[in-house]
Formats: sequence, C-alpha cells, structure tokens
Amino acid sequence: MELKKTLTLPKTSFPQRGNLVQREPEILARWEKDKLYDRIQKGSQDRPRFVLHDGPPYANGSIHYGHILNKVLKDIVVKHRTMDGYHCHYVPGWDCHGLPIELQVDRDLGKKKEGLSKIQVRKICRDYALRFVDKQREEFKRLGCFGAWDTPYLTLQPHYEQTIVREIGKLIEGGYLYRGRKPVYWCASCRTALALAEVEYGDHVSPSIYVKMDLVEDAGYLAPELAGKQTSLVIWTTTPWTIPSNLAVVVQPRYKYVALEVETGYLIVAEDLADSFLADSGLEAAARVSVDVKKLEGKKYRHPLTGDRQDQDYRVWFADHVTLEAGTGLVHTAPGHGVDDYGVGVDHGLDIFAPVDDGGCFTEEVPAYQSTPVHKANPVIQKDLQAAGAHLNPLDQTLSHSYPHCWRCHEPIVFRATPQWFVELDHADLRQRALEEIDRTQWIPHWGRDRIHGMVANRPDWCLSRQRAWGVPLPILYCEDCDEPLVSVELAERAADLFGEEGSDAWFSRSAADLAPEGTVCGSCGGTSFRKEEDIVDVWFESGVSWAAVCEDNPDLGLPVDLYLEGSDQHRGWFHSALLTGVSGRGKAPYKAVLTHGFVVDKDGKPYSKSKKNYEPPEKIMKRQGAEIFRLWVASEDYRNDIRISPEIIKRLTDGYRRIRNTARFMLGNLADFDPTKDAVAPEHLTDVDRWALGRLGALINRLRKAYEDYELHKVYHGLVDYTAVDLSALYLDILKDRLYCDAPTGVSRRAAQTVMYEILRAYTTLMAPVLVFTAEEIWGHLPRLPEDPDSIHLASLPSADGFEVDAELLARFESILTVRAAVTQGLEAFRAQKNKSLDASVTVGVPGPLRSDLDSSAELLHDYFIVSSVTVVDVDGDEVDVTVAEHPGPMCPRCWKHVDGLVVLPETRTEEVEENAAEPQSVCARCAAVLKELGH
RNA sequence: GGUCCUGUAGCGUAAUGGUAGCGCACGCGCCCGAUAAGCGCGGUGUGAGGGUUCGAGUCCCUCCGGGACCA
Repeated sequence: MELKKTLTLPKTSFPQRGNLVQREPEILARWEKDKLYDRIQKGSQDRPRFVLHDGPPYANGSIHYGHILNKVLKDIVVKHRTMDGYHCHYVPGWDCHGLPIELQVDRDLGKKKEGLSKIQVRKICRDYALRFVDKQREEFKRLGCFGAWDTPYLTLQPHYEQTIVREIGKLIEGGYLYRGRKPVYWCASCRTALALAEVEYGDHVSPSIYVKMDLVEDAGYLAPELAGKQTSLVIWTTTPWTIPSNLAVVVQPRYKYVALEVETGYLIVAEDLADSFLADSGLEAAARVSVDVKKLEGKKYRHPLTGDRQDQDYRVWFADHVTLEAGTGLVHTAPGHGVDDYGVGVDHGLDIFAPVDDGGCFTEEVPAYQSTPVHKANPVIQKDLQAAGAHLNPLDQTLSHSYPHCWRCHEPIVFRATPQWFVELDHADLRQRALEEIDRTQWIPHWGRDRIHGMVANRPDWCLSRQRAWGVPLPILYCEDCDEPLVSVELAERAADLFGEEGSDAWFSRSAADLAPEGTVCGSCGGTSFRKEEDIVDVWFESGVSWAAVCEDNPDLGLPVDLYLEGSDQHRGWFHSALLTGVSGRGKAPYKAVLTHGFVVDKDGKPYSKSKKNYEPPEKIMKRQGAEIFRLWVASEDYRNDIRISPEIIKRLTDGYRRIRNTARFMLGNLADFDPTKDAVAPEHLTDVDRWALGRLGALINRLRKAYEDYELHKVYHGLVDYTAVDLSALYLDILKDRLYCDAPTGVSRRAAQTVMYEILRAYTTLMAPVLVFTAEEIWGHLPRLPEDPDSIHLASLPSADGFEVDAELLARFESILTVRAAVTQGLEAFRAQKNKSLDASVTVGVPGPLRSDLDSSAELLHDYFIVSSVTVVDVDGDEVDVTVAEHPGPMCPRCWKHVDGLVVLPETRTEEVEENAAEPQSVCARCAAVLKELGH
C-alpha cells in the first residue's frame, strides 16, 4: 500500500501562478457583465455617504505612474469605505479645456488653422480631448478602479460649462471681479499674448546699459561725505526701451552698498558689484563711502528722461528679487513690463504703466518715441540718456544672453501689461475667510495646512482671463460706443442658460446683441450696441468649481465632500482654486478633508521624465505583470513622501504577491472538502494553538481596519504580508500540516483546523480586497461560501474582530511557548545540518521557572508546535532556555514521519503483498493505524 | 533666491523622547507530502556635524542629498 495515498493532501483548482495579464481582463469582463458597480451602488443606498470627489486629470496623453498612484489610492479608499458600510459614489472627471490641447491641435493643423473659425478649431480640440478621455478611461478601468465610468464629468460638457459661467456670475454678484492690467509675454509680430508654454528661450544680443538717476534730496543723511554733493542711483538693464516706463528703483536691504566718488558726485551701487560696474563704465572712483541703504526707503529720484509724474512715482523701495549676479544691486523697475516689477508696482500703488501697443510700438503716452517699435527705439533712448548725462557706459556695450522668443515666429518677445480680469482677494474678506476655512479643514499630512495657508495668505489677486480659444468665455460685453465693460449677473445667467443647452460655443456662434439680456443698456453712456469679450477663463477656475458642477446637486454626493485626494502640487492648484471658489461662492470650503501624496521618482529619488527615459513605461509593466502589481506598489509605499519605483521594487512586490497567493492557495487546498455550514466545529473542540491563531487574526483585523481608516495604506500591505509570512506560513499553517494531512479527514481534530483556517481565509481575503481587487475576487470564487454570501467579494463587508477576541492569558502563554520554540529551532539547526529532519528529533528543553507553567499546560502538544517527535520539559537554573537535541530512539512512522516508541503492524500487509514483494510487513504509529482503519484499509 | 516637505540595512517599512524592530532580497543549511512551493539559521542600518536632555531615529541649529510649489 502506498501510504502517501492515504493522506489528505491539499487539492485545489486555484492556480498557483497568477497569470494576471490574462486573468484580470476576464474578471473585469465579468464585473462589467454583472453590472457590479451599479449593484454596489443600489445595495448601499440607505447607508451613510462618504464622498471622495475626483480631481480631473488632464485629457491628454497616456496615463503615467502619477495617475496610477493617484487613481489607485482613491480606489482603495473608496473600496474600503464601501466595505466599511458607507455609500460611496465615485464620479471620475477630466479636465478638457486649456492650452496643452490647443497647442497640440495648433501643431497638428499647421497652416490649415488660418482658414478655420474659432468654432471649427474648438470642435477639433473637443474631439481631441474626448479621444484621450476614452483612452485614459480604459486605462483606469484596467487598473481595477470602480466608478461611474459611463457617466464621468467633463469640463467641456454643457452642464459643466453652465456651472462655470454661473460661478463667474457669483463672483460678479459678490463684487470680486474687476478689470486690471498685468504684464504678460507678448509677441509683437503675432500680436498676441503667449503662455509660458509657448515661449522658447534662445540666444539674443541686447544692449547693456548703466543709467544714473539723481536723488532729489541732499544725501548727507546717508554719509557726511555726501552732503552737498549730487548723489545718484545706478541701475543696469538690457532693455533700454523700458526706461521711459521706469517708475521705481528697488534695492535689497540685506546687501551692503557703497557710494563711489566720481567727477559729477557720488554713485550708489552694491559693494560687491562696484568693481564690475567701474570696469564696464570705465569710471574711476576717487573714494568709496559705505552707505546704509535702509535709509533710502521711499526717497525720491529724478527720472533722466521724463518729467515728474504722480507723487508716488520715482522712489526707492526694497524687494527680495534683487540679486548680486549682475548689474548694480539697484534694479530698474517698470511695473508694466516685468513680473517682479509688477509686484513692486502693486505693493506700492504704482501705475501699471505700459505705453506700448499690440504691435510693439510706443503709444502717445510717450510722445518722444510714439509709433517707434520698442526694439528700434533702444539706440534712440540710449542717445537721449547720454545727452542727459545719465548713460554711464559706452553705447556699444552689449550682452549675449538667453532671451524669450515666440515659439511660432521666433521673434523676441516683450513683457507688456495688458487688460485682464481678476478676482480681488481682499474684497469682502475673501482671503481672510479662506484662511479660516483652511483651519476648519483636516489636512493629511498635517503640514498641508501650513503650505496652503502660506500660499493663500501671500498670493496676489487671481488673474482669471486667458487670451485663448479653447475654453469657456468670460460672460462680459463691451459698449461699442464708450468701451465700458458690461459686467452683470443677468448677462452671466443668460450665458449660463445658453451654455447649458448649446455648450459654450454659443458665445461664438451668437451675436453680442443676441447674448445681451433684453433691454441691456450701457451703464456708462446708455449705448445699446455691444461687442463680446474674447478672453476665456483660467482652467483652474473651471476645475475649481467641480464641487458645484458635480457634487452640489447630486443626491449621491452633496457638499461639503468628505475628501479631496491629489498630489501635493495641488495645494497651489485644485485645492486652492476649489477653496477660493467655494468661499467666494458659498462661503465655505467644498471639502472636509484633503489628503495629498508625493511624486513618483526613480530609484535614485529623481523625478522621472520623458526626455531622460529613466523609467519603463507603465504599460510595459502592465503587459508583463498585470494591474495587481501596481496596486500592490501603491499600497506598499508611504505616499506622504515621494514614491519610488524601480525594477527591484517591482521584483520585491511580485515576491510578496506570490507569497500571499500561495498561502491563500494552500488554505484553499486544505479546505477543498470543507463545508462551513456542516463541518465547522464548536469552539470547545479547538486546541490552544487554534484559539491563539484566531486571536492573532482578531489583532490583524483591528490593525488593518485602523490602518485603512487612518489612510495609512502601507500599513495594510505590510501588516498583510507580515501576517502571511510569520503567523500563517511559518507558524500556524506549518504546525497544522500534520493534523490536516494525517488525521482522519472528517475527524474533529482536522475539522477544527479547517474551521479556523476557514475563518482566517475569509477575513484575510476580505481585508485584502480593497487592494488586491482581482486576487481577492479570485480567491472568493474558490472559497467555500455561506448561503448569504454575495457572489462578489466587493459586495461583502469588512470582517469584524468580534468573536476573535484576543485571550490575554492565552496570548501570554503562547509568547512563552514561542520563545522556547525559537530556542528549539535554533538548537535544531546543528541537528538538521546532519541531514536530519526536525521530526527525527527528540528535544529536551530546560526552561527557567517563570516559563515552566506556561509550557506545562500545553505539554502534550509541544512536539506538534515545535514540529519534532517528542519534547521533554525540565527545570533549569538561570534564566536562559537550554535545548538538547537527540535523535529520537524510536522507529519512524512511514506515514506521518513522526518517531514513536513502537509501531503497529498493519493487518492486511502481512499476507500476499509480503510474499509477493518479499518485503517487510508495513507498520505505522498507533494514530495512523487508527486513521487507516477508519478509512477502511 | 523664497515657502513647504523629506532622508532608518540592497529594497520596502516600524519605533507616546526610553534596549533600532519586521518583511523581502542576500548567504548558509534542511526538506522534497504548499513544489516555478515550504522550513530553519545568519550578517548588514538612523545622510554628516553640533546642541537640548539622565536618555535623541524622534526636539533645536548648521551642512549635505532629494522633492513640490513659487520667483
């Protein structure tokens, strides 16, 4: 008789290998066919809501690691909350308007674009966006993410566009919207504003000029030497044409400045730049006098070319952007022609003066150069400065440097202030109220609060307008007679109504007269004919109001939502725009909590980039390993820091996955003949180690549930893997093998083991389901189920630790047993090196007094716990466990491989088999003999 | 340059201011009844330097490295 055939070995159709690339799509297809997401929604209708509102990715390109990280994190949270008893409706969204698509379409169209109308171009942009929505949608679904994929929100949908315009109406109603000027990149040859992405840097030779500007007051207060002398500021610039627009000079109060004595008086420059200035100008300084530049704040100087303007102009201010890299440490400031300059202008109440027209020519505001293109005006201005005695260096000095050029015509661009629409941050305490809302919001991690707080506290007014075509138009008209803008809630509402029906194309397809509400007259001159605003709204405003477009009126969602979850860059992006629109529109933040994650970087911590190619495209990994590995990756790393991905990390995760899968498979194999409704045994039939195992399961359940609730998902993964390796594989399941394989298949001992294993596998599978969505479902399909169990694990609830309470006394006792077990396995090491199995050993353990009673209460089972053939416990002096290992003297049972004092000869082996094979009669241990008899052998 | 974050063994991750632990990898061995599996044993670490403290991975400062957002 072949004894191996009398064992109950694991048996299962659950494949050892995941073969995820093929299996995942099958599972997805089944979910789709079974309408699983809809069933989850219907089944949870009466439960409390938990709303995770999706931040829309941009509808361009294929998804990358950052998208995967973000969407899988969201999905794990949503699936966990669903299994935790909430109704979670997840509506994915896409950001569809904006420059990247418009630029791409521009490139694709090339010259063809010139013959197309705005509406035609917008149609192409729309098709482009929708194509990528479809592509990304499939990619997200492939990751196992659940959601309303058939009814996502898109910022180009009429309803969404309607909301955008309505919320602009709210800004108008609240008085936040105003028209101001702001410097933008401007291409004079294309006569258009350029976005940052449309600017190319290239070498350019510019004039390099030092200009002196005389202080009005006697400068004796700076240093006694200066009293009675003409003292001047020296500035340096490569754009002489901005000198007529100069309205201020700024210095850095932290730096040291000196006054250089020259023929005409004293010249103030930064100490560290004095030598380079003298070298460039060819001037000689008879003396250097240290000056305290802080005393210059607010002092007036005379502009070398223009007469006096308003009192606030031509003064010295402090600013941080002043550096010692080049120039003089005193920075010429023209608020209409530079970003830093603009900031100074806003801070000090200066005119945003930009006397340059669309074609890059001076306007009548500068009569001397009127109609001259600015770059051609440079030499003229230099000569005028020289004539005024203000040009300190030779006229032909130049500087070759990197300078912005138009991406299309390659001409050098200019900075030029143009009219823009702004949200006024300090109107109606908007900024203050936003800051208060920040403090009412939970930020995860907590430092998110400081980050956004700093940004909101310091940000300038929000420039809402963009000079582009692919977006939602600002609902504003201008009077044809007096050019006054018509800004009204009625007009916004009228536009909103039209957009809701026709989309925002209505603005372009309809005439201004058609768009104006009936009876509209210009508030300024009473005119009745209008032209349309051509600007569109900043896309951050569009996505910012998603709470209004998506959540506010949806009974499955509502406001405020529970959670926004995005990368930490969104403190300045979406969290920020949603906060400001929420506070200005509804008086409160649209979210209760905001969770942020870091960025995906390579193994060296460097951000991965398309140009460096320091990464493998995600779709390649997907095609090789499937989506589950990505989900494991997301769950395994602490997302609060930057998240690394590398071949080694993928390898480690794959190993972890196999461990989990194999352990589950082992349990399934040993449950093949187990029907929980019939075969489960009562608690009193469980052994100590069974009860201990259930206690450990209870602890795991508590730990993982807390980790999920606290969004500490990496603790879920590590908790699960550690439990698998330590508690299950190395300990409990290893100990169980003898009972499972050798005891009577339907005997109470084996059924007890199965009962416990069943509870473990059920809970284990459910706990992993939010992360390992496919594998958990697959295990669920093979698990003996109860009649009330749903057909998908994603319809099940998280396990409760009730019923698996940790018995403190038992746990303490097992701690002792496991301590001794560790000593025994260590003692066994030398024994096993002699080609012995641990079951060949007979172990004598000397244990210190305190442990003794803990061991004695399990004395009969210790050899099973230690997986040896016999254990004798003796007292020992001292507090070290003492282990002695010897070969067990008795014969080994050929069936269960344990050594016993004596074997029993099997009755039927005495006869013909023996004679035929001339073999010894077969003998087994008493336990196996009884089992064989019961089996009918 | 500014604001904020971050640095624990090869990789991932843990540690109310109180003995630096866990898993995987790696090395060595066992097993061949979870088998493209399983079991055991083993070495390796707080970026650097100061400070506070009886005691610092943890709090403070400086430096170095990395990141996000601004400029």
